[in-house]
Amino acid sequence: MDQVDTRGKIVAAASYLFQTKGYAGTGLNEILRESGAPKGSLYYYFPGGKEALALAAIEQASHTMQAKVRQNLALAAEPVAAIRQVLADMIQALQNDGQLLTLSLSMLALETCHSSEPLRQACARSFREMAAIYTAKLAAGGYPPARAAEGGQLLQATIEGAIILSLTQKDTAPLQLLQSQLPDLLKPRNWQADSASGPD
Amino acid sequence: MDQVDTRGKIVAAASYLFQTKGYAGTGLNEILRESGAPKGSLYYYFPGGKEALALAAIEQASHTMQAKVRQNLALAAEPVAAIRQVLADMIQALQNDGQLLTLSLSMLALETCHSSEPLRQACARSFREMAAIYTAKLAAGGYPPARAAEGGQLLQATIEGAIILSLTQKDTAPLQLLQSQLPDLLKPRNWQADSASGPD
DNA sequence: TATTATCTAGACCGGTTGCTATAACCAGGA
DNA sequence: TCCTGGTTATAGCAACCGGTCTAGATAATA
Repeated sequence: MDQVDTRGKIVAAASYLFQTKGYAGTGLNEILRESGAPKGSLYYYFPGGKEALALAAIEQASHTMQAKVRQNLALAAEPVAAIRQVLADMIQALQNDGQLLTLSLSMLALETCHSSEPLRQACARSFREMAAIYTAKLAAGGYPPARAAEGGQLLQATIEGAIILSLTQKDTAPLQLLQSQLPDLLKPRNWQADSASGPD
Repeated sequence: MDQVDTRGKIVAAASYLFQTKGYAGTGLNEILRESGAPKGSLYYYFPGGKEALALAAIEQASHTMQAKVRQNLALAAEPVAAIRQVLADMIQALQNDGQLLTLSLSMLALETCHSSEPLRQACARSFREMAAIYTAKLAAGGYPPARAAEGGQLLQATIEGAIILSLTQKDTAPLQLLQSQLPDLLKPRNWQADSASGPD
């Protein structure tokens, strides 16, 4: 096998499988079959074993996801319109069999948050970086810094939740609902009393 | 072992372990150790095996979570205040080692949405029922029916996402941010143009 | 007491898991 | 050509996986 590619192929296969089948649900032999790499190479490149491989996979998945989100955000200058592009891409991914899971690290994060500190931290970092991309887009759209930061994080949470619901329900409705609710979600804070407002 | 309890003990152990360690990450032998039940009983009560047990576990987890959310929602009549109680309970759970995962089925849902149709459907049903509880609370607080339905679903998504981020980051900040953003999230729709608003 | 249904208990099975160990292969450089 | 380091290849390991099977225990009933 081409040496330039072996490590990369292993990481690519791991990235895909960990995202779509989970950490515990993916065996190393399956990664090897998917990548075509020999078992010796896996431990040669990742002496730390499965966990070390997962760290590399999280890194790669993060970069891929972040590049995709940046690309979609660049399709419009106005934040709401741009984030709608991101969501439209996710809706498309749900309709392409099984691809939506490649846009999230939630499963891996949930599986490992109590069982592997290095993996928990890697996922946390990935989430922070993604939230920062949303934050930057809001800031570039004129949101005040503090509001942009809050919006970025709230977006992160809501998008991850909508992905889970869409996958579970096998329905784009949660992502579509989020698209329609974006203006409220991102509306700047301009209320004074926040507990007794209820509906107007 | 007391026959009245055996099945229940197996389901309780399964419910806890599936929620905290995931479906693939939990072995049947571990459930047996946790419950004290003999292996023969597991297959006696669940001839369908692991998947059948998981269906019962999802049912039980759902009921437990729904009861808890209803209890918390009942602490205040006004929806925002009530939902803040729910979130406060979650924040408390995060601070009690490992308990927050018992308030979510997201991990199990993600793991099984492509690999088991019965389990996907059971999780989907659980999510729908939970969203309906939120919806009912909003409606009882005076939200128009359509708005209450949207709010319930958006809440569902955002809460699940905030749970994941809080667990991954080992920090209550995402749940706390959601608490503070609730009025905006649930604000009724009163805008006309939704794409060029940006910040005021 | 015998029968029957329910439930318990645990040995066993083939397969998979992550990892170890070791030898062989291969390309590049002296 | 020989040497060396990087890489490949594969056998083997203990443990675990979900599930099967069978006998025994128990309680209720005729």
